[in-house]
Amino acid sequence: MGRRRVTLADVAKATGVSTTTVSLVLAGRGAELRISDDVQRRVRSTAQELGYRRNTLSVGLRTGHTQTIGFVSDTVASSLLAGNMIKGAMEAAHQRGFMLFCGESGGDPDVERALVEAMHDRRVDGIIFAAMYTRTVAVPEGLDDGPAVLLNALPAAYSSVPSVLPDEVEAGRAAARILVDAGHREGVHLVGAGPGLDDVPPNSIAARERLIGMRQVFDAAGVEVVSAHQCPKWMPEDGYDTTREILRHHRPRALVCLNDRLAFGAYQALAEAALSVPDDVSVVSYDDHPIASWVRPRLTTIALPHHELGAKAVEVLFAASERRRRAKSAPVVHRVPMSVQLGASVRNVSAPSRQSGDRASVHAHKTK
Amino acid sequence: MGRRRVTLADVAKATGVSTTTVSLVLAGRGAELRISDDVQRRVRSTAQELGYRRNTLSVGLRTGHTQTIGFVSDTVASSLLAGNMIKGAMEAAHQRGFMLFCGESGGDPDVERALVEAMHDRRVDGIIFAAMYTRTVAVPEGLDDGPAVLLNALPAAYSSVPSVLPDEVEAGRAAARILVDAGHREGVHLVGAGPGLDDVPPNSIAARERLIGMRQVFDAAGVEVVSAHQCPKWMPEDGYDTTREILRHHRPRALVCLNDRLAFGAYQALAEAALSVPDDVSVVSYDDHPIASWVRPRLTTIALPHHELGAKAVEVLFAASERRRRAKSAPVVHRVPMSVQLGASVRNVSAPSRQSGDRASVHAHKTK
DNA sequence: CGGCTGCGCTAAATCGTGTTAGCTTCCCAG
DNA sequence: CTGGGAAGCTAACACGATTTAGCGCAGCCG
Repeated sequence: MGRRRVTLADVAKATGVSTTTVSLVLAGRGAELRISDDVQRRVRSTAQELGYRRNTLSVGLRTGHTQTIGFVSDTVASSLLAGNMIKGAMEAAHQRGFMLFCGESGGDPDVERALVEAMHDRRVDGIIFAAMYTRTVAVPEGLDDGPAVLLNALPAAYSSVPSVLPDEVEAGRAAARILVDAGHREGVHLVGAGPGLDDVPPNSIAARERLIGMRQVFDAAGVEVVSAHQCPKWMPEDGYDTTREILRHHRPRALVCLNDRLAFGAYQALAEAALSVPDDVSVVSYDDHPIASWVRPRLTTIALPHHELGAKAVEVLFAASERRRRAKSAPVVHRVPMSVQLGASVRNVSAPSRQSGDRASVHAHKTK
Repeated sequence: MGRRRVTLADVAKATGVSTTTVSLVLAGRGAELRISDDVQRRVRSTAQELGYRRNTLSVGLRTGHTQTIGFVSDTVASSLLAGNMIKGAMEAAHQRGFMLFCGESGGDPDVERALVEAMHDRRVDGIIFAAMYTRTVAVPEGLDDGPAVLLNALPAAYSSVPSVLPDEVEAGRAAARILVDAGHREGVHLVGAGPGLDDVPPNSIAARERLIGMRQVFDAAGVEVVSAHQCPKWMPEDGYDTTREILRHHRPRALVCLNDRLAFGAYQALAEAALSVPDDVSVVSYDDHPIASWVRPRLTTIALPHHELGAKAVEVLFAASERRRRAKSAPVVHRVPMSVQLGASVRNVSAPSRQSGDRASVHAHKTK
């Protein structure tokens, strides 16, 4: 029940020493300041016995360190990305005895500022400012009053705040390489962005960099992308509509969808058109959203390293706190590699032996 | 940059009054304690001018209130439920100037205890202990050292901690009513739980209560459920396998899937069997997972009120803090209603006019 | 002229911890 | 016998707010 908590003074009195001594012993500075082994033992044992726990508020007030990190995101709900990034951050933080303050701005700059202020009021040791899809963000005023990191985002204007991002260019290369390695040279279409590097959703870094990476590999392999289609929203419906549009004019051999939800929509349209994945059309996409493993056949997708991103952000934050004591250094961009998740949605068209996902069933269309 | 924050003393000195006065004025107790209007004005204006913000740590140390709530969940990553509950809680908390500490236990009782302790160390004003799927939980030791609420969970043993849960029984009735109202009397199958009330995933409250609700309505309408199938995991693959199993022996007219992911798997199996939703088979499910609106036709589903659950938990927590000052009252279970999300996956088989989802396309199977 | 009352404000204690400066006691060398 | 140093601990202040008790002053009354 609401029993009063045990304080340092309680432990001191019970042990028969001063609070100073208890404080020193429990901070591990006993030896350094010549507290006898006997007293140290007694202090520790009574502290344990009384169930003493230090009051973090008090420590924070005195030392300025609260063992706490603020995590401000734009939206947590709409995407699993958020959950996993937070989880990664929480685990990394928890490992060092830190806790996370979580706040969601909904993308509203006023709320962003308010959250950053509220966190500074609580004297967090640093703030992670996260975007739920990789994009440029306006750094809120006051963010750099303390150590800070942008997660999954780059600053829109110049800023001294470091960033942690997925390595999207390399991901682009990886996706293209999968198709090229599987022998695909013709009938490749892009769903979600392109053909130009600016034909991407607003502020989207992911789309642009993926396009860059893909172009590198496709150009080198002599692959010409037949058509590319920008979609503003990257939802299944957009993938569905776009794929139907493609099918109206072409007979595609491979689709690169800029995320898994688009790919899901593409699956639906292909099924309606009685085209089989991967026998008729190979599909590659990005993100490794849960849906990627739910569809049949499973998608081959380049995974967003949600968890690692969150953990890396915490790591960078700690490094920044260290560095802060010395000089202010230039902003840094940290890239976290994205890994290939192999599904059965790509068919090797060069190999003689048929190598599609073995029992993979397909969707087909029954006309009204 | 790291400029020293403005303190109460700074404001006091700049105004030419004592810190007491400033504190009283800013706490709104100026009138009550007879501070002249003139001084009040001056205090407020210099505070504003200097950009004074109170140090929450200090206030917390002095008053015992930190304007902070702890949110401990078992898993945040695997389900969107989590994100939305947290979001609901965050918004409700933010409205009253509170922030949320977030922690994830991964279901490990040791971690749970550690998190609860860490939050009490930071002197949170209350703790929300949340489960990501509705179930019974062991209340961690120390949770009731302060105000606390179980979210989406009931205590396994007796506990004085109140609970906030979705109204699953009513949801069960709603799902059954949808089919009954649409004229379905025969060929109804359950995917995910049943036939007995104990044929449910371990500790699952949702499954059991949904079964209860459905049984009430089906019994009253004289509907006999043809078959019911417990699935341990409620993932798409389980829905797929179960539906194939059903199709081996029956020709179903309606499926009730105990969540949307199961329903998604069912869609896949039905498509393979060249059965159309809803023309051949109606499908109803639970949760309103994003997938429900991505499939074609959209699922009719009973929505989990994630957001409201989170908000309600905060509300109950505040009420508990109030009540705590008086007597300890009996534990309470709060139920939050679940709403019907209409899709196009149910066909009215009684009405003369055909009333299926108009342009809804269907999945069919192309045999190898 | 002294005492009482009400007004407007402040001194000082307090919350729980960290930290600096210094106090006592003992030992030993000079 | 005395001075110096080390060992082992503690007193006291600081962190930034809240809160209780009460101070000085003016005015009024008897």
